[in-house]
Amino acid sequence: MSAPTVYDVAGQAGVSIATVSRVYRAPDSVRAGTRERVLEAARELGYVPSGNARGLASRNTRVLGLCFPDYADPDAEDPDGDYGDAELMLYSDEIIRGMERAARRHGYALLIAASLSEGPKSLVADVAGRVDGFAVLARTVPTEELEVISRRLPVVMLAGPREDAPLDHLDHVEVANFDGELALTRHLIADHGITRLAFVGSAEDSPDGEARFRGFQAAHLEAGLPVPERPDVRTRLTQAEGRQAVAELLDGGAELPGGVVFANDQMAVGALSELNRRGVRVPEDLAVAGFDGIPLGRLVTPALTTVRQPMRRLGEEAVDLLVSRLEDRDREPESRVLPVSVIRRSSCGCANGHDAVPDAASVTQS
Amino acid sequence: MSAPTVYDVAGQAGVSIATVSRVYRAPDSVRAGTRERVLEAARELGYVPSGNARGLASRNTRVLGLCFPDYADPDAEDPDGDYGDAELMLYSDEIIRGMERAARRHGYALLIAASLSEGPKSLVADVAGRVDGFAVLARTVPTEELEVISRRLPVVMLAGPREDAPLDHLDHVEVANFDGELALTRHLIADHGITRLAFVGSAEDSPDGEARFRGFQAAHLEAGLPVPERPDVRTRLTQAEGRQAVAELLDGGAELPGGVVFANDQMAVGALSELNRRGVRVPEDLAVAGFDGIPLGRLVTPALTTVRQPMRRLGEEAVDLLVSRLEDRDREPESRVLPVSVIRRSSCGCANGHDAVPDAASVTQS
DNA sequence: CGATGGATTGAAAGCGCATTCATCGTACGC
DNA sequence: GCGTACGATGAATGCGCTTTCAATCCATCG
Repeated sequence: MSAPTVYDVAGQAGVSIATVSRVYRAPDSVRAGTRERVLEAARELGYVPSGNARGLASRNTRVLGLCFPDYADPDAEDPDGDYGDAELMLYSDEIIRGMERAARRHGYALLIAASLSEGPKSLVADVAGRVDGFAVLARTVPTEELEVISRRLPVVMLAGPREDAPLDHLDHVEVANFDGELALTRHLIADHGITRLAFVGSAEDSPDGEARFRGFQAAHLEAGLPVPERPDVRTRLTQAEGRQAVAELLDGGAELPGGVVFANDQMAVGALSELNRRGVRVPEDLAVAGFDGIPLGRLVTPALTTVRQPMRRLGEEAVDLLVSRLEDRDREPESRVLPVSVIRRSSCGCANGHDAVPDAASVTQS
Repeated sequence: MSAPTVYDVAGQAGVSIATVSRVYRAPDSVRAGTRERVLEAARELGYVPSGNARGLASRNTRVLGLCFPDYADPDAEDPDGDYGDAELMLYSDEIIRGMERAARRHGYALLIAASLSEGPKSLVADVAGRVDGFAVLARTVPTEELEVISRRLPVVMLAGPREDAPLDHLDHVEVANFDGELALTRHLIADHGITRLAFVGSAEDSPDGEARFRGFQAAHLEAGLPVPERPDVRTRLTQAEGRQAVAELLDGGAELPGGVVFANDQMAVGALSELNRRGVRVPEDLAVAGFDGIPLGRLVTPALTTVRQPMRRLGEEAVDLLVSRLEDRDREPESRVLPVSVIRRSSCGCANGHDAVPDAASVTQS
């Protein structure tokens, strides 16, 4: 009745369970004839090795995990509404994809779990118990929990600043937010001669957003321009908010800047549509730039100048780090910063899309 | 050295391992004082229950799986290229998201595995051994393998026609491709008075594409128009191919149709850009419609009329089916067809976006 | 005051497979 | 021909946890 086990197969094939196991784990160590008999029996019985038993016996699961924050939207098939959290979703989707692929290459499967902030609890512990190692999107899991778990299991932190104090032994991957925004802003200032730029940022607790803003500041510093102390607007990273942010800027009465740099593409896209509605010409009246490099940015009019971050690679690097730590538990914690590239399209005043200027910013520090 | 186990915790807390286990499985059956002691010990030791051991002992993993085809693109961060397989990726992403959420609601984690067609082999067996049940995107896994595995484990087939013969005991979820395309085409014919329509379809072995084409045919039949025998063009479901498909249609010399129905949105979007380039006005000179309801469709100009299919719900339904079968292994196999809705936007000639006409097509047949 | 029964806790038996060690052949070498 | 060595296979043990089943404990009841 229940699923067939090694014992059943062994019986049917007239061998011991050790041999059955060997047929799957080390086929070459079993004589061809015997092997065939076992495989045939397995086929006949519909035998599928139990991952649990195997994992228990060999004390490793061959599964890697990923914990990411749940996207807000509770259920709603979202009729035709504003894809509010599309950005976030897209982001984790890409990481999932990157991890899945890299994991498979290394012979691992991928277990994913979105942790809803208010969740029952210890969802991490749940995945932690089932995998050989896992990645966590920054700010998804409470520090204390991670602290405990990471003592027993490789964990890599994704996107977000490198952790300090209790978690500084974790491997870590992020993209060059600072360098990217610096390069982008430098381009706007140096190549387009825009000296008054506004910055629309995210909440202060978004490490990515803050790093980007610092890059924005640095470009001003470098150019000898007055350094803005804080983003002109802080808001959520959605299209709707981007739309509203420009509205605020324009209605604010203050002098119109020469360009607006948004902390991400979603906002920038929203802003473009609002600007279009108001008859503000981009880039003539106002240059616009985003950050992320989402596909949509190429399709809007004018095409969006932005900084592309390799989200999928983020996932791949995470897997690399996990695998390498699985091989050597004691190596020094490593922090990787992935390079980003400025994509010059029309929204900043560049002719017509399509010249990506790779901006070397790959750093490996220990 | 190695990770702490129940024994360690039990020792530290001065209780038996049975009690430790109970603290996690049935907290109420342990006196509060004892429970605290155990929890404290666990915390101190950094104890995380082994999913494998637990699964083995309780013979269930509390994990659900999903097998989907790998998206072509091997590595390439795809500089700024044509997101060729974006459609497919988007598709599986949505399903993953839907399943993840539903699974979590039911207390399951989700294991995902993209099977590369040429892969080493039996990737399914691999996931099958680790989960309590799983979903398979149509045409991802060889029939024989599924046949064997599905004898031992709940499997639901996603998107694609219902399987026959050896696999007809599987649960199955798909969307109303036929009904959706029928409704859409009916709209073009009846409401916009377009009598000559072209259809750009996919390869013949795409069950979805074929079903859509049959819906397209049915609308002609219903309207008393000549029924096209085959799609005017068959090609891959990408933007680039869509672009080329219209080019073919226009350059073909034949009389220009009043409208073109594409088997999916990606192609339609590509076509729109090509038409725009050629100065063909949409919808005045040529109406255009897609299928899928991808977000991008709302953003192109003119906004794309299409049929929205609830991809995320596909994943949710799959989980429902799996869970319910886990509860009752013997219930009749069920086939669910999810309703789709025609989204009328500008590309077909409808005023301006935003009226979704839900098209009842939900059917549950056994 | 002893009996009775529910609440707790412990002892022990697996769950299905990997793996070490011992055993059994058999091809070779002398 | 017989000892030797290596390849193939079997027996047995344990991975870490769940789950009866039985043993205790203690409060309540007669």
